[in-house]
Amino acid sequence: MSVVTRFAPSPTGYVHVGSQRTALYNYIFARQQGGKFILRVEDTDQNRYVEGAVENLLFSLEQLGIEFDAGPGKEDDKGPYFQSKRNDIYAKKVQKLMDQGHAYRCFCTPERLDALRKEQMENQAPTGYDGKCRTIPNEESEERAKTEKFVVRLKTPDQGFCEFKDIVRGDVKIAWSQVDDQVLVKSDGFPTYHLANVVDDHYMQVTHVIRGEEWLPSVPKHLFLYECFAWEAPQMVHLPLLLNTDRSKLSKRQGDVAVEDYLKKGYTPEALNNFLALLGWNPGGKNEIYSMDELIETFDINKITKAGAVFDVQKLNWMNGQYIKNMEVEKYLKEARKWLGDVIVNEEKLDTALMAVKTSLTTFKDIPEKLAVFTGEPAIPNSEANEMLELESTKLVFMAYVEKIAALEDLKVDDFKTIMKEVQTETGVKGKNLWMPVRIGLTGEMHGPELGYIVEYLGKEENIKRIMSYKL
RNA sequence: GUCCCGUUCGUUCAGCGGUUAGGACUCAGGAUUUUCAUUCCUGCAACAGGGGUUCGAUUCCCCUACGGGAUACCA
Repeated sequence: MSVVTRFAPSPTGYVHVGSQRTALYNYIFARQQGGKFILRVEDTDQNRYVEGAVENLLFSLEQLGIEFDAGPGKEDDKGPYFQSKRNDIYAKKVQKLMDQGHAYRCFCTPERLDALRKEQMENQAPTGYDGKCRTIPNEESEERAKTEKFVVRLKTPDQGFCEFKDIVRGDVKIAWSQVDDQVLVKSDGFPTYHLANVVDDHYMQVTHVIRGEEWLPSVPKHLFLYECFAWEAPQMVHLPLLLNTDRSKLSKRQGDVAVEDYLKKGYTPEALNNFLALLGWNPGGKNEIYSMDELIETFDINKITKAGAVFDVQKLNWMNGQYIKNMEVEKYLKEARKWLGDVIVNEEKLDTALMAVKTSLTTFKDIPEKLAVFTGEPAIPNSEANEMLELESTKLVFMAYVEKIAALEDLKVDDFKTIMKEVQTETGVKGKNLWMPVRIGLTGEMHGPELGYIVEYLGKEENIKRIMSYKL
């Protein structure tokens, strides 16, 4: 049977980086196995409807290069891919469960449920529904359903254990006594996650359920549903959670968690994917930079880690810098231009300036700051810089430099190198005493991008002007 | 409270009964470079604790501690 995986987020308005990793693993595994990857929107909670959430979801996935084979906008005979549009399917299945005696209507009020839970806690007993409505006769149930609000619950086994195999966790064993009579249909008529998920996964022929560890305790309910329907259950793959620095579940409170936040901060989708993919799995070896294709090639679903992983932005920073440094020039220039902000630069020489800062970027957002040296007036030299300027040799260097530049038609990075060699020969000044005064003379600073770029960017006239201003 | 899951350098990932416990990030030092950055080299740094099993445990089992998750008519 060919592999089918799915990413099934609820549309909350943004894509959590933890979700991104889940999506990524699903995607990578499907591609690797030559299978299918589908996107399903789990929008069964009407209270959580967020305007534009689906568009945002689709957009984020597109930017990340995580392509689905079927899903919203890519419908096929297994759709629709919105759970809110599949209610008739769920209704039929629920009816079947009720007919079989595996599900029942529950008329208990939220107040009673709260009180029950409180009492259970006090008695140090497991919490969960006590099964009060389990025994209501059919006719009575039918009758009350006409006037009263109700939910439909799953009648889970009371005794024994649910044992199953998870590709990440290995053998897992949970006592049925711990498993609640889960609500399957809410009083508004919509299914809960548990029902919709199982039904959809079956009809969409999902073979591997790859999702976050928070779902592990719910697996027995799901497996029981598969059993009731006489369906074959998919493989379970529960991923370790992504953690904050303090090791709690990665949350909004402690920093950015949305994919769009990171993209807005100038991280590349490639770096983000790469970084996240390696949180929970690693092919071993020295290299840690993997393209999507390489991830697909080397990924091993059997080697996913069990422990939660801290989302450490330092490593992301390093990785993102690597991606920018190694980015193809055309692509880099195109992307970098989007990040200029209100920095005013010489449009004609912009590429030169951008190339000059390429190796020094952590994220694209650093661009304006790094570009500062190319824009506006030179900085005022500090005392150390002034000392350099006052050296005897500096005068010689400046004179020779201006002379060479003046004789030139155009000024390119390579010309500059040649010129400096000539200046060195003529003046006998070399090393730091040769280069640093020129740097300071042109920028006022002792640090900055490679001089050649700056020289080319400034152009002949500006070079002369700036150097002359120091020539006494 | 109850149940489930987890625990190797600060972080991340290797290791799958015998290793000087390895790589990457961070940090420190050094080399290269006109400077910063890049690049390269070197270094610091870990098997949570206690019992077993075994000739031998980081690796297998149990207990404890700690951490996390689930306990919703949210997913």
